[in-house]
Amino acid sequence: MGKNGIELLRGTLGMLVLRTLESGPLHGYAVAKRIQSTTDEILTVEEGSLYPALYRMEKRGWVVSDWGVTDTGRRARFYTLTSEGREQLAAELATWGEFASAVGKVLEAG
Amino acid sequence: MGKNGIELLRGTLGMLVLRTLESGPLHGYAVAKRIQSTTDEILTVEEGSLYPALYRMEKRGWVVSDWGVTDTGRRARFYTLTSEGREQLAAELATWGEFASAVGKVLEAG
DNA sequence: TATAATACCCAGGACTGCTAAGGATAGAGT
DNA sequence: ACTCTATCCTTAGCAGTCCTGGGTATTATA
Repeated sequence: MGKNGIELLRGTLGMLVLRTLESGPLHGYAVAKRIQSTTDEILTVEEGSLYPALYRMEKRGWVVSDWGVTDTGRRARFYTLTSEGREQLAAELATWGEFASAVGKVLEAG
Repeated sequence: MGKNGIELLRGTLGMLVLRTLESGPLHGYAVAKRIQSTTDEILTVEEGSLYPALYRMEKRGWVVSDWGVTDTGRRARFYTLTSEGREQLAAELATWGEFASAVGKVLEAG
C-alpha cells in the first residue's frame, strides 16, 4: 500500500538505464541512485531488477562493463553505452513517445 | 520492424479498457476497435490479451458483463464499468500521470 | 460459394520486474 | 572495539500480463 515509489512498467527500465548511461559510464548502484534522485524518489530501482537488466543489456551488446574503483575507493562494475546501445535507446525513445501519445489520445477521448 | 502498432507496456491495457468503458458499456471486440481507431492503429489490442484482461477485471469487480445483441444483430458479451472500476481507473490514471512525468524527468535530465 | 469481418475462447510461452536472501567493504558514531 | 549505516554486487524463484497461434460460430459481401 501507499509505499513510496511507483512500480516500473515492464519494458521501461532498460530505456531509463540506457538514458542514464548516455552521460557517461556509471556503475549499477549509481545508475539506480541517479534515477531515483532525478525523479525525487518517485521511481525506485530495485537491485533485483537493475542488475539482471544490466546483464541482459550487456548480453545484447547495448553496454559493456569493466571492474573499476569508485570515487570512494570501492570496487564496482562500470557500464558503458555502446553504439548499439545508443541505437537501441533512440528506438526506445521513439517508441515511448509514440506510446505515450497514443495513450494520451485514449485517455482524452471523451 | 516498425510493423504496425506498438506493443503495449504491461500494466496499461487495463487502464485503456476501463477508460474506454467509461463512456458506456461495450463488448470486447468493440473496445479493441475503439482503442485502435482512437490511436490511428498505433495501439493494437490483441484478442489474446484483451479477453483475459476483461476476465481479470471482472474477477476483481471492476466490470460486470452480460450477454446481449449488437447493433448488427450479433451475440456479444457487454462489459459495464462498476463504481469500483471507476475508482480503479482514477487510481491508475493518477499513477500513469506520475509515472509518465517521472520518466520524462529521466529522459530530459541532460 | 468463398471470403472477409464480426465476435468470442483458450493453451502455452516469453519476458521482466519484484521479493528475499546473501556476501563484502568502508565510514561514522558511540 | 563495536555497531550501524551506506555502498556495491549476486542470485533464485515467483507473479503478472501480453503475445502467438490455434479454435468456434455467425453474418455480410463479392
